[in-house]
Amino acid sequence: MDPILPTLPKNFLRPCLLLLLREQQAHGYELLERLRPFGFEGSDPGGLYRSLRKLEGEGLVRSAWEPSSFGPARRIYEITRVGMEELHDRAKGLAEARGTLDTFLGRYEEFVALRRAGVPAPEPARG
Amino acid sequence: MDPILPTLPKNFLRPCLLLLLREQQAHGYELLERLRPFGFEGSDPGGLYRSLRKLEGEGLVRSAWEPSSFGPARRIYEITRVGMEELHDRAKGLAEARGTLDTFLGRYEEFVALRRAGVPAPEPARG
DNA sequence: CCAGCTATGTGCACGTTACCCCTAGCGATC
DNA sequence: GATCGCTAGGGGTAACGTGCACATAGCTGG
Repeated sequence: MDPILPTLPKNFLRPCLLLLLREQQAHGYELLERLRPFGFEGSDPGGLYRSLRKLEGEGLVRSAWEPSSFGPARRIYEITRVGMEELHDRAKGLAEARGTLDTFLGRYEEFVALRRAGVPAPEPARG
Repeated sequence: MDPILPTLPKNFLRPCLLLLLREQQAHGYELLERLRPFGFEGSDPGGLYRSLRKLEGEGLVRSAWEPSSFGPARRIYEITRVGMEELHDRAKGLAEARGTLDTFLGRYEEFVALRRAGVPAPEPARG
């Protein structure tokens, strides 16, 4: 999938899919839309489907064909109990990742504030 | 480098090195220690040095040998102006990433809260 | 001379990622 | 009934990042 502007955690697509499917079952193209708020710029359906099939192979998700009156049939995905447990685990890990990001950004902003307050940087090189 | 418990953004090591070098110039082993608060469990010096040399190749960092009275000589790294600009850019991107994580965790916790309040999940599959 | 420590690096296998392309079903139009 | 265009699902692949083990070099002390 497309890596937004910021650089997100590795494999962030997987927990996002699990969360979205926990909120509401869906088919691929719909997920492509619902992924937007999480930083995925709708492109690369290939990556999405590959990820879904892998999740299914691991038993975190299951799917069934749903006939459609408009256009081709769709494959509807829903989360399994195992998938929910995986989601809980990943959420814990992501909470830790947020903590680390907070540490980084805190120290970064602290330094920017020092510069603004007139404290000189420790001998930057002529780059 | 070692991927902590949480799964951090890709290439997170780079901005961390830039931040640490902006705070204070240092040599490799010292950075290995100072990286701990950012989730890198001191191992894999190889990854660290490789990253430092790449940063130097891109002009974000410069280095010089410093003789030592204890043990072998060390290579002291310092950040360049170009490196500082890179740091600012990466910090913006990481701030966005934190926002995305907040979105994810917010929706996740919201869902957990609903479950606790007795609202049933939308037909989870028998996994 | 050899062991052990600090400090700096290399090699390699593996998984992920990003990017580009392909198939199939259906509806509408000509 | 061809053909076009849309939706939906999927593959191939080269480059990259990561993790782990291993290699080198200098200094210190027994």
